[in-house]
Amino acid sequence: MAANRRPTLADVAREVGVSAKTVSRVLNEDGPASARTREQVLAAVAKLGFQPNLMARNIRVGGPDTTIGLVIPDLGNPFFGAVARSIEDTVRDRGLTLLMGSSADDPDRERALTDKFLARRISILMVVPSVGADHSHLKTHRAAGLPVVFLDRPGAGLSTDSVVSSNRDGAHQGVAHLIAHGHRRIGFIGDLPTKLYTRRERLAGYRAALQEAGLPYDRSLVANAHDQQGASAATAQLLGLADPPTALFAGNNIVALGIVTELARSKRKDVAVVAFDDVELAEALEPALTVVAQDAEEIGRAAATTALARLDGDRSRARTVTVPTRLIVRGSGERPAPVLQEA
Amino acid sequence: MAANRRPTLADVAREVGVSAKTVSRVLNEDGPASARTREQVLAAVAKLGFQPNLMARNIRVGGPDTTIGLVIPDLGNPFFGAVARSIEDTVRDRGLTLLMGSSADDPDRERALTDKFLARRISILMVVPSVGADHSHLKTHRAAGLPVVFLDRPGAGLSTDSVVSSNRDGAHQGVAHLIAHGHRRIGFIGDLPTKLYTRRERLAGYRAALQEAGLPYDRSLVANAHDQQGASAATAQLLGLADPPTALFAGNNIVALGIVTELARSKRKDVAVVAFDDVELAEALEPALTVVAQDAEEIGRAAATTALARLDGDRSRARTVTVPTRLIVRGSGERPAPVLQEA
DNA sequence: GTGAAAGCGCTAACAA
DNA sequence: TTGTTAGCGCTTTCAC
Repeated sequence: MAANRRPTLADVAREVGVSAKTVSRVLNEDGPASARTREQVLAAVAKLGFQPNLMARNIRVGGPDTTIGLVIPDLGNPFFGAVARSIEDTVRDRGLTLLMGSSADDPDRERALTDKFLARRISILMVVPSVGADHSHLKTHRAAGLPVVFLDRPGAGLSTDSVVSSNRDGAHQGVAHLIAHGHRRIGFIGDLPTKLYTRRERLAGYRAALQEAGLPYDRSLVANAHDQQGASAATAQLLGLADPPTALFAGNNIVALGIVTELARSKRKDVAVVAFDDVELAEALEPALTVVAQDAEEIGRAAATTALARLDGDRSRARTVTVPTRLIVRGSGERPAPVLQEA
Repeated sequence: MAANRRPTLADVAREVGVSAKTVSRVLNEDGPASARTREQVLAAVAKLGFQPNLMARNIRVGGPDTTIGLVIPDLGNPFFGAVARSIEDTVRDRGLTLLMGSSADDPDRERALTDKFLARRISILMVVPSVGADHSHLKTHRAAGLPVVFLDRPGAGLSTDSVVSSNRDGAHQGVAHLIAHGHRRIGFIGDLPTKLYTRRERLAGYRAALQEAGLPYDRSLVANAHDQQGASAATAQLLGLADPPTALFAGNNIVALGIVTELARSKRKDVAVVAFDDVELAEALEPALTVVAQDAEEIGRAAATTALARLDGDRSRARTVTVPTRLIVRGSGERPAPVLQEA
């Protein structure tokens, strides 16, 4: 009922009749301890339900807290969930746990989160940088030995390790796939804000593929959307053009959901689709959705591995790991383009 | 390069020529401080890049760390991601951040995580309990004032607040939907281990719906699966029976993915499906997938609200919040049952 | 094999 | 308005 004080090392020591240091020794398997003392201590610990205060320990030892601060745009996005899982799997046996928060791609929220994490003396900081966020304030911490890794996008104002997907090549490959199947008017629906690194890179890949095939770049075929509803609307808008696209390229998983949903709603089976980033049930759609899949697991692993190496003293230059994407052909890109109708 | 020591309060104080306490006052907007001192302190803080050590502060203040420890089965499962997001949204303005870890439904991993969290003196503990885990060791902490909330399933060995979905009623409703559309042989594919609370409840709902309709309970129509592949295999197995089901009920989102994928692969359009838990793209399938949707947002919010109330001194009896599920009819349950062929 | 004292970075409680 | 002292729970250092 009442908030009983939690037992401390001293309480355990008093219970046994030894000094605090002795208890500490037993628990940390530091220095020597007679078998008898050890037993008594362990018994008292169990009896009192003592659990050492990690914060107090860290304060004294001076080392960082055994946590990784991880800032992602949205805890509910399965892609970032998969990345987080992979990071956790990689660092588990080093005893690190995840301190997580979502920024909603807002630089202020990102900053608030990182500041909180830093105040908690995390061992590693991993951030999916928000558009417009500046990271020069992290320089001090880097200098103090804190490994910093940017995920999914490079950070601004700070040269540091980052792990990204092969956005440009992946988009290029996806669009080339559509072109190879006869499409000549291909729409691109990408994330807002337009300045977002991944969106930019993927759009660049799209343009490169068009150019390679000698196709014109038509700005009216490029639309923006930030969420699933927006993507559905953008889909309807593009298909309503006088000279509409026969195929659509989705800039990310959320956009893909919007496109596919809208096509299903309007019963448009004649529009080819390739999506960046895999989505659940992609293979159960009709036709199954062809995607440029990101390797979330490898992204997480690469980030964790890099950070751990830094923690172990790796002082080499900052590196950017580019994790390859993989074109998974399932059918939605393969339909022959219908004959173009005139405007 | 070298790991420079991070500046402390004392460093800032020395730089300005005041006492540590004065700096502390300025930063925490505790007691008074002259405008001039305040400015000088703030300037020094900026110059040195000082960030207060939260651990040291907490240790002195004696209060808990401003974190919520959250143990879920899998960081990559979108359902739990959505719950986590909702929790975060609810506690953000209280200044709490999320310490997360996945248990993989393993009691030992769950225990290791909670112990770590407790050692860090978290403010709130939220756990999706693993099958077979005992929670009596949490009694001490509860007595010491730590709010504990079980998510998705009730915990064992400890009566405490929990937030669950209306599993039984939801399943009942979903299966009744199938029955109303003429199905009389309905398969159930549920999670392993069989003892899992949610699986048990949902199976109970399934049986109740059958009984209500005067249909026999046929054990051979109940199959187990723990992952998507397993669910696909179970689907194939059930459909290969001499007297196969004409409809399938999926016990959770992962199972739903497996069922739908397998039906698409084998081009079986004649099998009706209702799934527990919504999945992405459900409405884009053909036919669109009818689901019993859980309200992840409300689950997270209810859990967070309950825990915050406890933190604020609510000492009333432990309560179980049951969050209603919602049947979303999209079409996959509505196909008329084909005439049963003989074995 | 064990203990006493000092101190990690910070703040509560009291001065001045 | 500011400083001093003590102490949070733990570990380091050094003594016994």
